[in-house]
Amino acid sequence: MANRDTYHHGALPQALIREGAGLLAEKGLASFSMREVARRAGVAVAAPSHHFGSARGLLTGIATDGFAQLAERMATTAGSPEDRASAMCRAYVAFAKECPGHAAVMFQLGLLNQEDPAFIQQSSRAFAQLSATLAKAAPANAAKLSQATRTLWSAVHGLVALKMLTPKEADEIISFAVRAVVSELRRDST
Amino acid sequence: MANRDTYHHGALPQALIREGAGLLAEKGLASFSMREVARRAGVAVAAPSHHFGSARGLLTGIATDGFAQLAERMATTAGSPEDRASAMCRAYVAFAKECPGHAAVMFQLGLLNQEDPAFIQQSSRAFAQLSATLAKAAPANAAKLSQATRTLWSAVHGLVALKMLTPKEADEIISFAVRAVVSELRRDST
DNA sequence: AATCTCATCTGATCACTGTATAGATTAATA
DNA sequence: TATTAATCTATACAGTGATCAGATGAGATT
Repeated sequence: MANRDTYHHGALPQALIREGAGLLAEKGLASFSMREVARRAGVAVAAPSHHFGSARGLLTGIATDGFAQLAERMATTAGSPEDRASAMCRAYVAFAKECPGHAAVMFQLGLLNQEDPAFIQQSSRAFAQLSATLAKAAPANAAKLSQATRTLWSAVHGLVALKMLTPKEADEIISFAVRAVVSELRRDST
Repeated sequence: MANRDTYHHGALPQALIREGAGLLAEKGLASFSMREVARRAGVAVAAPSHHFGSARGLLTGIATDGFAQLAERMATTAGSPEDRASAMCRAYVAFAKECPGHAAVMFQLGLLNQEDPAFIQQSSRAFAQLSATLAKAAPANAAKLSQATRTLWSAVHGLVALKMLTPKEADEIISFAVRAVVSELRRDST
């Protein structure tokens, strides 16, 4: 994005998110730097600060963008509720694999502005989708449903974060997790 | 630890791990710095490098120390296998709460030397303990057992990492997760 | 069409960081 | 006691995040 002939970039925030995610995917979180992102976007070192305030702000922007994409991918509508829950979890795993830059920061809550309204909104969407689907798979009271959703969501996140999914087994272990949670939810609610 | 009258510190590696974990607990991962750790330990800025090689090395040291402590806490022997599995998960949660500095880096695989032999050894211990306990709770073949362990381990990790545990509900949701996994494991193996 | 306004971007500066190197100090060993 | 090895210090360097005054130009107002 360094090929720019105008003084104003035109779409710098988006470009910074894109280049930032690329840098994260390439070099990892430890080597992330605002200056390198600015370099890749072809702007001055101070430019990113004007849009995102700080490094923390840019990371939050990348995470927010990631959650928006994740929610899109998780909007599955085909099959039974349980099948859809499985599909959502698989979509989560696929997203983490295909967008490692975004995934590298989306759940690093300690590095983000957790109070950022846009971040809160986007990060809630995917979780809410899964919760709604589980509710259809196994009717239960709000408390139990909340427990089940958190357990499954956490399990999927953990599987990805801890690299505990061999590609070969990925579908199988996700099915196991979904079955375990849905079955327990049904048993609890009867 | 700045009150030192000898040229040699005597136990600098341990002190660096302790001060490093303290810094992480206080200021968080984003504000972690080798120099600040050296300052708190009362040594020159370059001293930590001689023991841990780099910042990554020190973080790996802190993580390794954390896993050693975690394995100790998870060595529960009382009750039925399922109860013990629950106790192990609760121990995990308690550790994360009481030692936030250690917990902040233990699962940040991207920031650690994952090949470090000591790290591999210590980080395997707790997981192996849980696996062995699950095996007693619900006999199953190796593949299914592995899936179940990974699911539960991931779920507990996720619950902690994503701050999805309200203190009030912590025990309840952990019981839910353990029951779900153990029940599914039993069903699978029959 | 000319002017104004203000968001956007630059360039320079500051304190701070991780790491490398050479040398000082002390512990261990023979 | 003399020698070796381990430990720690002091200094230096390049790279970092953040701040600030000022340059630029796109769009609204007149």
